[in-house]
Amino acid sequence: MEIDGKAWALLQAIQQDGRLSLTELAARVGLSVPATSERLKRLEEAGVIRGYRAVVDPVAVGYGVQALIGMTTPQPGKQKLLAKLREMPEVIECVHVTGQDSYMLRVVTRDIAHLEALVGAINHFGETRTSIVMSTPIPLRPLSPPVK
Amino acid sequence: MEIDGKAWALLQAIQQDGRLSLTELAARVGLSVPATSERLKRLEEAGVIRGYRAVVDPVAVGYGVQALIGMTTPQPGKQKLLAKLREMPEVIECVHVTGQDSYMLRVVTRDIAHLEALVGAINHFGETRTSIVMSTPIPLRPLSPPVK
DNA sequence: GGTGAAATCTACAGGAC
DNA sequence: GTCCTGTAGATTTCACC
Repeated sequence: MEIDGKAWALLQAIQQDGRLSLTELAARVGLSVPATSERLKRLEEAGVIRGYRAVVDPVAVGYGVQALIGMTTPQPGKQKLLAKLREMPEVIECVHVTGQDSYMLRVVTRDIAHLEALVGAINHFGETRTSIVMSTPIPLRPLSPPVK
Repeated sequence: MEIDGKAWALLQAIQQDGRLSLTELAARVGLSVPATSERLKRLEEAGVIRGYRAVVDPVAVGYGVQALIGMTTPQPGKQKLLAKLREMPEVIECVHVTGQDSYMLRVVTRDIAHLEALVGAINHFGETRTSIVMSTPIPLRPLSPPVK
């Protein structure tokens, strides 16, 4: 799919505020409401927009500790590990990466004791390296048009 | 703020689909539309909901390579580094963590050459350890109620 | 891609529990 | 304080050009 200037204007606006009305979006993009609606639907159907989500503050809902956990896992245990991780709601993301770690996990826990228990529940699958998140100088940002 | 069962139902629904109408949300939560609207506004004003965003597929918009970069930086250079990172749209997240790395960055680049250039632009601020994301077995999930 | 009317949704009253 | 019913106003969704 070709993403022109209007499409990028739409994407930037909707990434910043996912609940903007079509009327607002149309005004920002410089198109009529139906044209904006059409473009948005196309972007969704093409998979450019994967979905919409509310961003919830973990601390406000009782998750006082956030951590990144790098794991080195032998090949045979990987499927079992992933199955286990999928069952754990505290594991909010898992990516498979090159380098020393096989996986990098992002987890949320109520407190340090909870984090310790969580690490204890997965560290027989391989080595774990746990880093506690102290602050987030740059919180997840919208994607911008590549300079090309 | 106390988050009861209804609030969690609301949060789960709105995390999964941030564009659900109040009418839909009300049906799922089991409240009237105005009650749902009230609760949603409270959650936003209390900072429990930090915002709403469309999730865009990086590959679909020309960012073929995603990577995690751990950085070890001497204290005096940290502010300069952060200022630099904030100017780089490819750096879509930066967290300050405990452990060997000072910061963990998430970056998106068009290709490997672009990634190489990006690392070259920041590695005089300290050591970098770059891991390329190969796949995402668990993409960022909604937060669930802590089991308590 | 634009225009206009019908269907739907949101916001805001007022009142019950 | 939290919720529900009514309604007026705004928004979305179609038709069609």
